[in-house]
Amino acid sequence: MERSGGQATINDVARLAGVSKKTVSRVINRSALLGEETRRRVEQVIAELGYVPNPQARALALRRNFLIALVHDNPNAQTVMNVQQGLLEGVAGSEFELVVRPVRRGSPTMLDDLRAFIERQRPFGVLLMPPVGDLPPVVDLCRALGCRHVRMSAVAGDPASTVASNDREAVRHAVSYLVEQGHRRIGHVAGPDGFLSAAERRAGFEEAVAAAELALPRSWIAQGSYTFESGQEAGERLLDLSPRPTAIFCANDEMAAGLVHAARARGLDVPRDLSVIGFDDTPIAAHLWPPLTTVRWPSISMARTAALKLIGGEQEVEEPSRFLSTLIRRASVAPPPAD
Amino acid sequence: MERSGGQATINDVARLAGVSKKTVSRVINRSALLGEETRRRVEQVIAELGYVPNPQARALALRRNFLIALVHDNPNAQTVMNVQQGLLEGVAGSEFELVVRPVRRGSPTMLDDLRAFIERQRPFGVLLMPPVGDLPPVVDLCRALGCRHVRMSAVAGDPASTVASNDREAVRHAVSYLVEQGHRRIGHVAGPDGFLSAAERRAGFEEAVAAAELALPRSWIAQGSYTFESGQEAGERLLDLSPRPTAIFCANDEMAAGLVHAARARGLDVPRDLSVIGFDDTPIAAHLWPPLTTVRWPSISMARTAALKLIGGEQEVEEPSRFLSTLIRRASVAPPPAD
DNA sequence: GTTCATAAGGAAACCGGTTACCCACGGGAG
DNA sequence: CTCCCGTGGGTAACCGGTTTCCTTATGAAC
Repeated sequence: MERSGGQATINDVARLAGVSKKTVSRVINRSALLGEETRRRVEQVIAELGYVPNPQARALALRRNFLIALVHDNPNAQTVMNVQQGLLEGVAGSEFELVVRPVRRGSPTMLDDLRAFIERQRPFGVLLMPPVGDLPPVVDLCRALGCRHVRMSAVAGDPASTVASNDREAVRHAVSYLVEQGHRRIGHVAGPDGFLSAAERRAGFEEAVAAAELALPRSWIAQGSYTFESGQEAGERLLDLSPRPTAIFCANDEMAAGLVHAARARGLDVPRDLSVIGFDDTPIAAHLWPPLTTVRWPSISMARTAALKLIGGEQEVEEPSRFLSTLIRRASVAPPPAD
Repeated sequence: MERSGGQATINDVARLAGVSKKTVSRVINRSALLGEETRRRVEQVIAELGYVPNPQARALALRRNFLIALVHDNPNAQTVMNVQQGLLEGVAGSEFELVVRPVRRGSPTMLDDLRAFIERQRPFGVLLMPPVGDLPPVVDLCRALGCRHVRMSAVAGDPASTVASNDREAVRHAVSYLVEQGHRRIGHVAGPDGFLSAAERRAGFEEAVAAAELALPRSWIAQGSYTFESGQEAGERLLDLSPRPTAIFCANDEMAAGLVHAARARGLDVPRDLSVIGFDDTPIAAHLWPPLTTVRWPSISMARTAALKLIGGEQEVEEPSRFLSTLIRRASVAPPPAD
C-alpha cells in the first residue's frame, strides 16, 4: 500500500507509528537500544507504507555516499563487463551502486575530467582498471583528492589499494607449455610500450625462454599495439623469417587473431605449421578457427575482491594469496612440424 | 586553493563573498536577477575555493536526482559497451551520471530486484535494453512506479519511450543481397522464441525470400538460442540437407560463427561452398575467418538518442526518422557454387 | 513630494534523513 | 529514603543545497 504521488518519508512512518523520527531511524539502522514492542510496530508501518529511505538524504546526513565508480579505458568490452559483474557481486546486498566512467587515455583533458568527476560526485570509492590504473598521475590524483581507490594490476602493489594478478607467472606457464610440446623456436608478439601488462607479459616470455635455454633472436619478438591489425602485421614480419618460429605467444587475443589470419594468408595451418597462444580469453578466442589456446585473467574474482576492499573499511579482506590466471587449452597448439 | 579536509560548501562561499546562500545559489543556477558586480565577486570566490556543489544536497532539495540507469540483460558485451558509450555521449556536459544495473532474465526475483532498485534509487530515468526491455512486465513496472523509461527495441513503439531500429527491414536488405549474388536456396538460423529481435529478423527473412519468389522448405529454418553452440548445432542440421542451402542468414553473429565452424568441420569452404551473413557486427565478426558479412545495429546513436529523450523533458528530441542498420560486406558472401 | 514598480538580495523554511543531547522511568545499592 | 545508573525514546540542530516570502533602495510617473 503506497501513497500515490511520492514516496513515504520517515516522517510519515513516525507519525503513523506514533513515534519520533529518531526512533524510526533507529529501527532502520538496527540500533540496539530499542524496545521489542516499538520495533515491531515501526516495522509494520514501514511495510504497510512500502517505505524506502531516500538515499540522497542519507548521503547528505552521513556526509558520504554509496557510489562505487568504475574508471576505465579498456577497449576490451568483455573484460569491462566482467569487471562490472565482479564489482556488482562484491557490493551485492549492500546499498552501493555502480557508476561507470570511461576515460580517454591520451586525451589532454583526461586528468581534468577525472578530477571534475571525483570532486563533483565524491564517490565512496573508485576502481581503476588497467591500463588507466597503471598511470601514476591518475593514482596520484585519487590520493590528492582523498578518494579511496583500488587498482587492478598485472603486478603486485600496496595490498590496501591493489588487487593483482601475476601476468608474468601466467605467461611463463603458458610458454612452458609450448616448450613441453616440443617447440624450440618460440616467438612473441608483444604489447605496446607504456602498458604494464605488456611489459610483464614480455618479461614472463623472456624468462620462460631463458629457463628452457632456448635461442631468442631479437627478430623473434615483434611489437604490436594490442589490435587485430597490429597482430596481423607482426605476423607478417615473424612468418617471413627463416627459420621461422614454430610457436608464437601473443600478448593478447586480438593480436593472436590477427596473427592467425596472417598465417592463413600465407597458407600456414594452425596448429600444424604454427602453434599460437593468446592472452585474455575474450569471446574471440573461443570462436576463432582453430579455437585459441589462451590465458584467462581472473577478472571477475579480482573485481569482486576489489569491491570488498573498497567498501570493506579497514578490516582485512580475505583474499586469495594470488589471483591465478589459468591456461585454457584449445586447439591452436600442437607439437612442432617435423621439418 | 582548496580547503584541506572537506569540500567548501555554499556557506563558505557566501561568507567569503559577503552575500547570502541564496545569492550564491542564484549564481550557480544562472538566475537573471543578479547584479553584474555581485555575480563576479561570487564567481571569483567560487573559483578560489574550488567550490563544487554537492549533488546529494542538490538532489534532496530538488526532489530529483541525476542518475540514469542502464538496465540490461544482454550477453553481448560489445553491444552493452556501445550502449554505455552512447548514453554517456547523450548526457555529456550535463550533470547526469550513469549507473548500470544488470538483471537476470529468468530469475524469479528479477521483477522484485528491479522494483527494489527503482524504489530505492529513484533514478531520473532508466534505459531498458533488449531483450529485457521487450518484456511487458518490466515496462509495466516502470510505469507503475512512475519512473521515466526508454526502451531500445527492434520495432517501433510509442515514440516518447522507444528508440527503435528496424531489424525487419535490415534483414530484408541483407537477404536481398544474397539474392543479388545469385543464391536461390537460402536458409536461416533463427533466434530463440520470446525474443522480439529474433521474431523480427525471422519475419524479415521470410519476407525477403517471399519477395524473391524463392522456395522455403520448413527444414531450411533452424532455430538456435543466440549462442555459438546453438549455431553449430543448427549448422549441422542445415548442412546435412540435400540439397542444402547455398547461403544462410543467421540471426546473430555468435550463431553465424558456430555455423562457420560447423561448415568447416564438414570440409565446406566459406564463402566458396556456403555464404553466411550474421547480425550485430560484434568483434567476432571482423575477426572470424573469413571475416563475416553482417548487419550493424546502430547501438551508439540509438543510446545517445535514448539519453536525450530521457533527460530532455517534454520537448521533442530531434531524431533520425529511423535508425538504419547497415550491411557490412566482408568476405563471407560470394556467388553460389556452380553445381 | 508622494506613489509605485522594479531590481537586488536577505531570512527562514524546507527537502529527508542522522546525531548530540536531554529527559523520564524503574530498579538496585548504600 | 536517596542516589545513581541503564534503558527507551524524544527534541532540536544539522548536512548543503533550493525556494518562498519579504525588505530595501532606486528611479520614473503623477
